[in-house]
Amino acid sequence: MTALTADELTTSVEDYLKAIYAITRQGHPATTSEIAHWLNLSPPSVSGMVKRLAEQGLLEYQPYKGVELTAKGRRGALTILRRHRIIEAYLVERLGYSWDSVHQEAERLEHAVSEVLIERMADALGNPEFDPHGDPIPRPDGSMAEATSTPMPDIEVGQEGVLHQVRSNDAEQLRFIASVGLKPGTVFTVVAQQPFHGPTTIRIGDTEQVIGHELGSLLRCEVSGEQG
Amino acid sequence: MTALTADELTTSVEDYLKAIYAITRQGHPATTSEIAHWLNLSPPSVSGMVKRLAEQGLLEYQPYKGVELTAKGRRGALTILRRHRIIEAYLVERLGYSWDSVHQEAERLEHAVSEVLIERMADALGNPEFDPHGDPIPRPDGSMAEATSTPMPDIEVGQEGVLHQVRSNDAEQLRFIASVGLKPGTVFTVVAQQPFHGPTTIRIGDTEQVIGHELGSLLRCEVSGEQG
DNA sequence: TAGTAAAATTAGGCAACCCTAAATACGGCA
DNA sequence: TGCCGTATTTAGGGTTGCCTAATTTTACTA
Repeated sequence: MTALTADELTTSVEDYLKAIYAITRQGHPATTSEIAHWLNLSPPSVSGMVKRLAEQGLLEYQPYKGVELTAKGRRGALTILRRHRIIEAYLVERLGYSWDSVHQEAERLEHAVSEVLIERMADALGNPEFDPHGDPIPRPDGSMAEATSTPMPDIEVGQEGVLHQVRSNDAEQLRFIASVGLKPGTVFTVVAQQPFHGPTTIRIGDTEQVIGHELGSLLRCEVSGEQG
Repeated sequence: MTALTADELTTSVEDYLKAIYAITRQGHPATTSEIAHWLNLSPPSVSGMVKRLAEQGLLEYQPYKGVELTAKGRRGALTILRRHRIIEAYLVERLGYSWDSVHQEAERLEHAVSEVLIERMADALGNPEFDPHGDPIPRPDGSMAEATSTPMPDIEVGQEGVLHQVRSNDAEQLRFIASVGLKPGTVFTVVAQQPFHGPTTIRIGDTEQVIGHELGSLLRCEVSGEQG
């Protein structure tokens, strides 16, 4: 008996849900200013919108206390996330998009595609579980694969790792990562690790690369064993 | 030195341009009420919007006199039309959409895709000149193939024809057309033609089909010669 | 516990679009 | 030429979402 009204959400609402979901997911509380910053809006705008979203039952809101998605809101967020990631996967796989240029395109399309189209794209790709950044794609029921995730700087010297996930949408970072030969699936060995958040040196095939700590933290890997 | 401002048009504006272009193309003057009818809006809404479009230099407007697209407006309309038709072609060709179900999907996507994506889809399809309905796809420069176009009822009995273009977006009509074995490229022979806008009887392969006059007029064909 | 800076909300506005109801212009016919 | 119906525009409103400026709340520190 859930109110399954033809819940067409506006582009704006979808963006708010995505942002709140993402912020919460990172462990931060979804405060007004955090949301505003994420969406590039002024805090008063967020304050107002958040009230409307609460009225629609998409989130719980107590003035001055921040915001939390309801089940309905979370469902909405996961739907958009699924759309976004399938679109990214499709564009890279089938239309020759590069890793670092898909994001914006997906950002626009995710608000316009029908559920039918998303499922056709997913089928065409064999219902992948991860997108080109290595992010898990929510399934239609809202569940999703949990990616193993050791940040690259946490891997010990001498260990071998596989890059699984690149937690960045910044085109420049993505281009750099691609340029050194890294993408989800790439196997590497940690050659050196500077202490105090210093850079990590890794070997990919025959070449060594130095990865700064900030960027390295965004590279989620699985430790695959001791080097030879 | 044309004002090439980052002319992002809103969905609404794009729809107005498309409608005005289509109306004009049919030989009718683009009057306020015609546009309103086409877009399912009230005449006052159109009246207001048309003024804004004129301010943006997309059309010329004289109160009580109707509307005409400027070169800039026409360019906009053709861009959308190109997007629409390439999207339709892509969805049918690559994602298994049926002929009669693509229209709405394209209607939503055409406002969200980037020029880059359109060109990638077009390339993937080999830069087709016609969409699945047989409508010519405007080229990036705005030119387009002129379809030969004899309405089916105008073909004389005994003549053979090839269906080129189906000028309908009505899902039911399209389903019917597909169900009798007609689609762009289908070869048929006219077996009978009732006078006074009566139905046309055609033979496709071994079977005969009767096509009402109204529907037949939407079927644009090329006469390919005398039957055997 | 008072004082204050930061965070959040309220107040007041604006632009894009859409609508209904009321006025006005146009065009054709008596 | 004058009248009348239709087409069109003007008037007046509503919603969504965004913004700046002003106010209020909170939370931290002295």
